[in-house]
Amino acid sequence: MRDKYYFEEVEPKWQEQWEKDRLYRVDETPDRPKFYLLEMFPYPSGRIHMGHVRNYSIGDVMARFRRMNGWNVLHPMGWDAFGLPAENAAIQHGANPAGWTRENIAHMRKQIKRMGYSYDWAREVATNDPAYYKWTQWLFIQLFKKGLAYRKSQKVNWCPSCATVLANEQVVNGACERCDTPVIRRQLEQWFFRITDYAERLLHNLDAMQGWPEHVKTMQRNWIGRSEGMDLDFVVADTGEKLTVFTTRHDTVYGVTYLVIAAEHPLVERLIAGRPNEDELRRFVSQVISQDDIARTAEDTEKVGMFTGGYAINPASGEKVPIWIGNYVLMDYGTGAVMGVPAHDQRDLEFARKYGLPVKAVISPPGAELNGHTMECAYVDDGVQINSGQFDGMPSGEARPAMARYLESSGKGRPTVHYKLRDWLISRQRFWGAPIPIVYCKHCGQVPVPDADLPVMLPTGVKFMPTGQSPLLGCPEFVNTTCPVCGGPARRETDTMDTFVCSSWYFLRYTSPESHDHAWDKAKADYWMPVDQYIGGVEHAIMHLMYARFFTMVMRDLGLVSVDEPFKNLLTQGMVLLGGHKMSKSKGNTVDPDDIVGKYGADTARLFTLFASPVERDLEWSDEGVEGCWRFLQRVWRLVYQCVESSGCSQPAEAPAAPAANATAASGDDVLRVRRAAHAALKKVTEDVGARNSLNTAIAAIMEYVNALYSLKDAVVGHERGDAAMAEAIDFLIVMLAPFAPHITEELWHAVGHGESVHSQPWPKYDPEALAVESVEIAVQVNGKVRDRIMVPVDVTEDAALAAAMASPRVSAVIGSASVKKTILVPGKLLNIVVQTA
RNA sequence: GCCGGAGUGGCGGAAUGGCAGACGCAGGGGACUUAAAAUCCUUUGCUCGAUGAGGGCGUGCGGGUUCGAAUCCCGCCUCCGGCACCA
Repeated sequence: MRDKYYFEEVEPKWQEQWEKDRLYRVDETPDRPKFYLLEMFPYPSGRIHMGHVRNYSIGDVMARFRRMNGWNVLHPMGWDAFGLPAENAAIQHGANPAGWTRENIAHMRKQIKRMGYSYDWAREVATNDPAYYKWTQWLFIQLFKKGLAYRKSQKVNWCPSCATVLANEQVVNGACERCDTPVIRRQLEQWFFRITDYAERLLHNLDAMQGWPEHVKTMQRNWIGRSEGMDLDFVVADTGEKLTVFTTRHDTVYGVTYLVIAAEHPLVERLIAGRPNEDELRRFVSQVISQDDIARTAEDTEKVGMFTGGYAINPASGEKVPIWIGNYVLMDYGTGAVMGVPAHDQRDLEFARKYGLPVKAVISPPGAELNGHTMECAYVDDGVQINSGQFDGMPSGEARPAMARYLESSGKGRPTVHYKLRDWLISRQRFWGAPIPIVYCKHCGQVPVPDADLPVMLPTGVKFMPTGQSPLLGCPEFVNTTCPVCGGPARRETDTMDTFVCSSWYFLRYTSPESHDHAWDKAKADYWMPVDQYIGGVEHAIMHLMYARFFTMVMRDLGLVSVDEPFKNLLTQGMVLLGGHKMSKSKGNTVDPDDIVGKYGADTARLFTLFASPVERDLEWSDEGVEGCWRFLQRVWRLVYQCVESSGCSQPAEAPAAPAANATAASGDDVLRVRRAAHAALKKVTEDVGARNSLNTAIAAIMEYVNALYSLKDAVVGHERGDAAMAEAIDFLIVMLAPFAPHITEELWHAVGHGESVHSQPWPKYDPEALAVESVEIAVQVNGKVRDRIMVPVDVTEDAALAAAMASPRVSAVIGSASVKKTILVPGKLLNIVVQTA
């Protein structure tokens, strides 16, 4: 055995051996419970970063731990390979997106393999592979056939100079990041998925998802934003057109003094056409439309509005109220129109005061009277209806159902539920994505591409210009086609799909990546699904996870899978920071995993990212911390080395060179201590990894264990019982550390004389008897302040503990002549004596 | 702005109603060495006290509940993530 851990030799050696032995290949085996462990697959940006290392190291510990505990573990890896950066590289450096992506994947695969993760690489997928996106397109068509994919007009960020749509990220201070031209908001026909049809199910299922963090479920609930209320039909005076508003407070309908509609509302045009101030109104409308939605709805943004000149009739009171256009009303939510009830809504009150609109109180607080002219605060609570026609005098709690019945029976309103969740816009006016498999025919309309013609391949040899439209548009051999129905000339859709579509089903593809005639093999998907543990950044808590859930539900409704929810347990890991900021190339605060692995090896890099912080929290990078992990692994190596060399482990015993003179006498107790340390560490690590996802404390426990073995080894090694205990202790140590540091442990496992891979070993069970102790130290508090610590039997009674405590001079000195009112004993921890000073 | 999260020694963190600071880093002292590195041992929250014995304070800030609060409740502050075309 060598005296040090030479990772440069050991790590590649075992990586090759594991691959040769196909150690991490899996199949569907019915005799063992299955465990599907998945980390969010990476975008192939070119190099892995520490965030990846952290994500995959967490996943690998959990995968290896499960495997050792008898589970059949599926642990795959792949590439979320479509997206904007490849296209930017093409535009800026003339790169070919496919080639650029291929090279990035090749490099990153090499980097990931160097980390020694236990992936089944035979299942690797890449979303830009035609064999993959064929099925992305096929799934699109299934949604289209179900009526879940449709086209409608939507506002986009448009750069007039580049003549292209910009991602929000490409808009910097309202201007195009490339050419600095001010960005305008423009309507464009786009494809959508009807995720709102699934809003109720997406919301409802969350209640049963015990394996998800509560804060993620809360974010998803808020994002879905279910709101119960009523749609109320106002009628535009003069034209008689219906103007429907959504309200959660229909009990205040008699208090409406104005309506506000969104600048995008379809009635805007007819309302403002021909008004004397039409130009001014149009300027206002386009100015509001150009504001982004966050700014429009922000509470500290000034609410601005303009009177259209039109009026509407209140369905309850018959009163005529002015119709305004306001920046704070969004077309995307509710009906795009709201009723203004300034007496009972603070935002409405501020708007009314600003523009001199009347304030009419219709709910009276108990024992008080509201004055519409002077009130400064809207009254939003329940009360008694006033100025509300036939409902006057009713408590508002009773008035609500009565008014709902009245409005509904007279056909002027109906109860409805609205959601903040909007349909999913999947169109991208870009090249590097899965083409939307639709053909436009003059006669037949929107025609899905037949299955036999899939995939609709991305063309090759496309020119990317620094300006101009989607490259697919300028590609006649792609655009021009024939209609699959009538055979006439037709045009292909040139939009590609949002990459979130590709990543909404990759976990299904992993279950049978070789499947040629189906997106996945249903029997295999049924065996593996759901994903038992999903791990990724919390930044994906809403969008990716919501889309993947939606997709899984649709697939289930199509009979393609049997689960409704794809991810049983979710772990959201924190970011890797340097100097308090997220590592990023643009900030120049990155640490390259290659540098760390080159200097210390993969095991050290893995160990540090797991040890430095709890998995769910952010991790502050520290070169010194890495150094510490490196030292720890060397310390483990030396411990095993010394035991092996001094014949304390499994090798045949020889006479110890210099046995400690007094070792024999103490060795009995120390043997027990070794066993206790081994089993205590095993218990802690088993619970921390298996039940708490607390990897940092598991590693700390192993470190403590190593410290304990160092202080005990000289006393026990060289004695028959001691050597046996030490051999067991060393085996435990290697096995416990194996999921965290797979290379060094594999080498040590063989060095102490074992044959098979340590990663195929069963996880040992701890022996509760080895942990048993007779007495324990407890803290003695007087009125909650610790005054002393005493040894008591583990099963001490409260009276006996009190007596023992009173025998302590420190305790009795503090108590003095005060009388003991009561005592609280927390077994094994403390005794609190509550005293009353005379 | 809205939604979610976090705040504990010089630093990363531990303790989820019961001894605050496990474990690691950094620092101090020592051993080994011609020397250094490596390693091993030891010490280390702040403060008063004499460097002792002993005491006080201490988990972002202000209140509260409790025998007992880093942990639970109310109100703030600061930082981080998401906000629908980055992935």
